[in-house]
Amino acid sequence: MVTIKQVSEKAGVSSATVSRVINDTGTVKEKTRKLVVAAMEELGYRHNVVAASLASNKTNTIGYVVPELHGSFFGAMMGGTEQALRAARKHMLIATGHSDETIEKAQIEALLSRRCDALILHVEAVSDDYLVNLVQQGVKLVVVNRYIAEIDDNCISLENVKGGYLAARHLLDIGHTDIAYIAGSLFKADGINRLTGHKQALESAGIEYDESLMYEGNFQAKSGAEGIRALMARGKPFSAVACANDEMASGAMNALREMGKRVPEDVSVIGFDNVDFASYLSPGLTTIDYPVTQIGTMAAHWVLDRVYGKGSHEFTHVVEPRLILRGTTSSPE
Amino acid sequence: MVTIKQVSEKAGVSSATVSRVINDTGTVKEKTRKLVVAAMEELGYRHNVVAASLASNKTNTIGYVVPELHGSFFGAMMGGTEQALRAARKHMLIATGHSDETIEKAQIEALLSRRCDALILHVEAVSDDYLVNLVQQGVKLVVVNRYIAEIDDNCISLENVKGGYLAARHLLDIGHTDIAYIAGSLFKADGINRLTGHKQALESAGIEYDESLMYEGNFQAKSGAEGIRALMARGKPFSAVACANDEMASGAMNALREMGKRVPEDVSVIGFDNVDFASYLSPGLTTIDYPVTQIGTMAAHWVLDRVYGKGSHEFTHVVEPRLILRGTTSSPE
DNA sequence: ATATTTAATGAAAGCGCTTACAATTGGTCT
DNA sequence: AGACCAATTGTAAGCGCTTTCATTAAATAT
Repeated sequence: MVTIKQVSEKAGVSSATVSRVINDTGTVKEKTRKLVVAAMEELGYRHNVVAASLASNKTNTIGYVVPELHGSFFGAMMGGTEQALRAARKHMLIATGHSDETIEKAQIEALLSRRCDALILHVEAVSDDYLVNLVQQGVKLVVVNRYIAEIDDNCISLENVKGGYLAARHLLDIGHTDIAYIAGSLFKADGINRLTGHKQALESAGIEYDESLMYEGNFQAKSGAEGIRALMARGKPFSAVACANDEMASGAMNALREMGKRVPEDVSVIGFDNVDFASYLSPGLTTIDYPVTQIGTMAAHWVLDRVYGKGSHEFTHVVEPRLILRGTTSSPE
Repeated sequence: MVTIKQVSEKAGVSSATVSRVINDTGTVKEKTRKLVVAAMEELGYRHNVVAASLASNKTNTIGYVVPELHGSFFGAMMGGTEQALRAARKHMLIATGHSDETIEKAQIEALLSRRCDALILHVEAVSDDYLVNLVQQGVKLVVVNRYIAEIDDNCISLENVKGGYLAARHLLDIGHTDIAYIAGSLFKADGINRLTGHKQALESAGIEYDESLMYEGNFQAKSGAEGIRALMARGKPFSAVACANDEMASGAMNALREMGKRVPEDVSVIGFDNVDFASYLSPGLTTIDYPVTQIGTMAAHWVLDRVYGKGSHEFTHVVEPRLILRGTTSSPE
């Protein structure tokens, strides 16, 4: 491996100068800069970032923890981050936490051992205290899709409550009054908050929330189908169903069809997230947009600003959900 | 930051010994090991992997280049890799190439600068020669979803031709003879190979391939819909359409419905890839499974075996497509 | 008990870079 | 010409670890 030393000798300068031209720091006369560049090319020099990181105590690397890699959600989020970071020549070290406390902690620890300059965390199992503590220790991190009051500046999240509200509001607006709800896992903040928004919309319309029209799913397509079957079995009629995510909405649509119901003529369906396949369904799924790519971008901006002090990027801590009208909702007949 | 030196002093041993207990190398008496561990905990020691990498000339990091992060394809692939690597305590540095030669090269170069022990590359724009050259320079890399004869041992790919064959074969088997084809971009190997398989199946069934029943799309849902419209406009009748991927199949299904055709009663549709939403469509999309997670896993195994020499993992260079029967195909009426 | 192995440790030389700080160079100003 | 400054460049001390080699302690053999 050719080193900076060899380059410096070939160029007839000191290694400090070579370092200066590589990093574009300090001052270097144009003439010697060319000399160095020529030497580097001739020798086929490749900068050793590991050594540079050790010496400068900076890795230009951001650690990223997400629950899983599969599915389209995290890819979209990381894509937003990557795009923004690439321009600043930062890289991403990615790890998965599998929603397991032990794994999440181990991954965070591993990322810290690798001296990531900052962390972006989508973690679900570690406690708020644990994260607060990290911040207090001086770890630079941004928590996405989660809000923790003590470190609110480090959080970027969606107003899930508002999203739940918007979905129900839409159904109410077009005339529905008997609205079922298929919730996500209620031990997760997202699950609770979306349901809360749903309830608020009902309340504001003067409609009493009916527990027997609610089914707790687990965010998977299958539980959406099960939800429909359970809801129907209860005998309580409904002309619309709001689901806590698109996967469940998709499952619900299929179950409804299997039971001979048309969507949206007999039952309107609305999802949540606006995942990429929502528009591929037929009819296209009406849903709430979760601007996940934007969240990824915001996370990158936070890091760029706070950790690297690179000017000021557009930034917001709270991202807004909005209604995406497609074909699965219509006024009741 | 507490260093190995401080730990060694507190434990009353040399730093070499501390390094030994951290890495579990060499021999160290159980008693002193405990002493060291205690000192590490007391001081809150965190291993500095950057320094370790510099000294050992090994980063335990695998560089990963994919075209994009969004969508469900690459996430699934990286997920397979991550799972296998995590067990071996390796990490992934991820970069996107955006199917652009300049970017792809820059990313590979950046990953090499960071001294990744190996690279996993899903690159589309750089030439075969470029990759062959890297291998000859001694760069440890595995190319996924692409086959290059000169470095076939470094490649993991799917038999796209066979997949195309299987899809058409299925349609033929259930009685179709007028089969349209919506191809992917034909400047991409995947696009060509899948179409080739399609033609082979027709030929083996004694049916002549008809250019007017073929439409070249671009792998996006929209082009599937456009394909259907174009095909119908040509006036040549067909009772089934094979698509080069699921997105286009989804677009095709929607277009067919808009034109009043039922799937599969009037027209059968088959996709390719078996992306996760294929099963969410209604009816579920019959397709060809592209075992993308498995490819990711194989890539990890290759690296673990060849680069880290960690025992022998299950491995294969060529991964098999297979038919997934769901609801969008049926015999012609 | 002594010689011979083997296990356990320590000393110290890097790994390839960054970055104060010092030294030099070349102008500019009187 | 001599002083003064800013622009360039070089010197050298680390960054925190790994690893070879030498040394010492413990175990086994004679």
